[in-house]
Amino acid sequence: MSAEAATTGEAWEDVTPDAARRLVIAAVQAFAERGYHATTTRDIAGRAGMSPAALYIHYKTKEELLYQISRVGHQRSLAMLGEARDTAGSAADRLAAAVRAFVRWHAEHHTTGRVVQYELGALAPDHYTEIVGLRRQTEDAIRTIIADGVAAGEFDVPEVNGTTLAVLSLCIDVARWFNPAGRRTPDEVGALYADLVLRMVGAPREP
Amino acid sequence: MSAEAATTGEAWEDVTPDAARRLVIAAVQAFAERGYHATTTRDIAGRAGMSPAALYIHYKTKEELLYQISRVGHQRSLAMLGEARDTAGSAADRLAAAVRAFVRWHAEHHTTGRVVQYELGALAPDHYTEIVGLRRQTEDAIRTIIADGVAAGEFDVPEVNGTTLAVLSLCIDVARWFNPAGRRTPDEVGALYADLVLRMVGAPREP
DNA sequence: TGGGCGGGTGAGCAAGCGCTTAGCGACCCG
DNA sequence: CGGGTCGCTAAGCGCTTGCTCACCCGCCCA
Repeated sequence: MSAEAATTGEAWEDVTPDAARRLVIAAVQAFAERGYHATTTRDIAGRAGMSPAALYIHYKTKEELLYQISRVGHQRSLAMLGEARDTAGSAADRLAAAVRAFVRWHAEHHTTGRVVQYELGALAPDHYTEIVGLRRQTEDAIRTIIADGVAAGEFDVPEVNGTTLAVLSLCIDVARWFNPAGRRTPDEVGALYADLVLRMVGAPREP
Repeated sequence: MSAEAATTGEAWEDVTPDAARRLVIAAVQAFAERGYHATTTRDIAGRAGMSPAALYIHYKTKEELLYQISRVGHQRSLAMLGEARDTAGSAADRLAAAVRAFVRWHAEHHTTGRVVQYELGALAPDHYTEIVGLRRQTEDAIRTIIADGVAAGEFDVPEVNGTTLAVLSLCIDVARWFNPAGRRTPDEVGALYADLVLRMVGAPREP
């Protein structure tokens, strides 16, 4: 297994049996590289070291694989942001923590992130609807923190909704451009982005 | 032709003959809705009101259609940002103008923008290389303005390269989420984003 | 010992894909 | 009037796709 596969795998430890986990990891990598529609079931099975037919023992369809990936990924995002929203501390601290965690995750797991954030259009209609619901909840988590900051007089933003969208947009897009071979580590990008976001909301920062 | 087709069409006025233009417009809409790989040549031809074979009179392959769209779109982006970089005025003015124009374009032509920004992975290797070159130039334009601002003492940024990436990322992602049926007009999003970006670079703004 | 069962394979089917080819009508020019 | 050209179509070719099916192997417990 390549180093890339190892990092992709870390996020899927609890998928069993082993063959099913190998298939998710293979699917994440293939979907991230080529996109859902350009990926063949033969490619996924091949990466997992199995014959094409073996895929259908563990998953009903190719779309179900995408759905599992998308669902788990969105739930993790939501858990991360929800936690940041609900901890004690100033709005600035909570916003910085949320952005740091969210960005770090999208950098570290940029293959998974790419699939989660950019391939949801390939989901079946009912799955798509469910995922959109999760996305609205993650949006709400960020909006709540920003609104809290405004209410407390900590933040000064031109428009809460638009700023929320911009913050999320900024974080999500990390999955698209992040390159593990580049100069920046996930931690560094997280710190940089947390700083940029605090500037965006007009929060006073330590010098 | 729908209202959507009309706005998509505005960007392709100079493609001739008429049938070729109808094909690009149809391709932009189809690629934006479903993605390149999920779009069939039959779908494109159908939207343009022609038989599947007619497509190949005007374009050698389906990929060539994507290449034309991608090339023209990137050239327009580059022209826009290059102009903003080269006009007179403070760095803050130039950065705000660049962001405003770039965001406005990605909102107004969000279908084209979606294809230009998110489908380049489907390009043939040599076309991909060419487009990546154009993208580096657009990145350079933004970086130059930010570096100018830092040199002039107008801006205070944690890191020029990372901030450049973040600014571009923010603007590009507008094409993904912008919804013309939503509450915000392209002008409003442009103004909001220009403000947010000035905050990010620590530029003093009029109150 | 043996039979069921979970996990796997090789071969292949029906459908849909990108693209080609033979031919057709409208038009322009000598 | 006649022939070449341009834009287009109907039909279909060769191939790949997602997915299925008949069969197989190793393991566990009666």
